[in-house]
Amino acid sequence: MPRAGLTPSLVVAQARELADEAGFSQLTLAAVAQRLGVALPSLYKHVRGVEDLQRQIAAQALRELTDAVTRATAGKSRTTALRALADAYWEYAHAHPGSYAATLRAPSSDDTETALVATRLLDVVFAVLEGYGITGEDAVDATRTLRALLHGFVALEAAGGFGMPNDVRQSFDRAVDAFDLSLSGWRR
Amino acid sequence: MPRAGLTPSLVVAQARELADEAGFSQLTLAAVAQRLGVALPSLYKHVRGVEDLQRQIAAQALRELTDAVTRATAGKSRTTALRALADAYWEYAHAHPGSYAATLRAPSSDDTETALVATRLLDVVFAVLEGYGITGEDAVDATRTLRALLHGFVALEAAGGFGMPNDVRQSFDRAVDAFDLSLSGWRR
DNA sequence: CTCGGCTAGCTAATAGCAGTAGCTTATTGG
DNA sequence: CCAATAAGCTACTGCTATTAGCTAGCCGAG
Repeated sequence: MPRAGLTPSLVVAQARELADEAGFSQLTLAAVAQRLGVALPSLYKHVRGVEDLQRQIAAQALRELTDAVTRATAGKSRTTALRALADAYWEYAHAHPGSYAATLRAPSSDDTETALVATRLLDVVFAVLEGYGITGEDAVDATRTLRALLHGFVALEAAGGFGMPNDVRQSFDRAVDAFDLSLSGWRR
Repeated sequence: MPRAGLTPSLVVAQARELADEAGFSQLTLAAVAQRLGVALPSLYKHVRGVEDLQRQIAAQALRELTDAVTRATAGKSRTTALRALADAYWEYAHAHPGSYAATLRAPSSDDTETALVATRLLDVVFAVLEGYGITGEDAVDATRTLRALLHGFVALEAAGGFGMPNDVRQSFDRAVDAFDLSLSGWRR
């Protein structure tokens, strides 16, 4: 029997493709194994189990999302930066829906690597907010509001929660612009 | 063998309790059956299956949420109404996390009953927005923004996505107030 | 070049889940 | 009081994750 030449990264990569194509809920070791032309238990030589797989997907996705957002906002400030950030977030969530969904599972407390990336993402948002003169506790509130807005739109759209036929992207842009305006008077 | 005296509503009620206590993802026919002191296949005499169960939970929850929001905003307008709406939403999502989560699954197109309730909920939001003089397409955008904000906060908090120890409820209130302010200049 | 160890991938088996088929018996209406 | 209905059961299938233990391909040491 010829070897399949699996590696942990290969397994995770296929799993991500599957999750992005079929949805995070369809991510199953059986399906990944089939994709790789391998028997299901063989995967355990490369990942600890389904939970580990999800964790690794989440870690990769969070890193990519952070990189995308960082790149998008580089050299910009205020409204321009905020729009770029929102756009990058939207773009990533739509290009990699399964990976994005994986991101939401809270990282286990012993995953310092991922916690670090999460901090980096937070720092990008803080940096943008600083351009508005928002810092400290104000920045925490504003960051949460922005995340809720971004995630809310993405999640509700993915769940088919927006019944009306109107263009969701347009609503999203207006929401971001409205948030941008409210940042001007954000400080207590 | 004495009968257990199950009914569809009893099964759904127990399922909801389970979902609210253990989380929507823990909702399993096996667990519901155990709770009712009954063998798993017996449930099929009262519900069509796990999907049907989820659908019924979603329908009930959506109705309750709509009622809560309707009650909360009755006789109020603008800021007062908006705050009451947000508060009722937050309250419901926290009091019934499992049921709330069920709500997000898009209703199947043949479930006119639930679609109707969804419209009722939408109408409540539209009514509040009308108090701000926002109608038509503007109202669609504003409604989506509000829903994204509300759901985003609830979902991210439930997923443990808010790392910082600061009070999430306070951030939520600020977000709602910021949205309230931006509604004043919402019209194009 | 060869042989021995490592390990990738396998088969087999366990356990938990959803769902179906068909039986038994409690309940209830005539 | 009896018969039809249906509640709840056991037994089974099929899918999932996970573990145990085997086999054989590959690679490095000599």
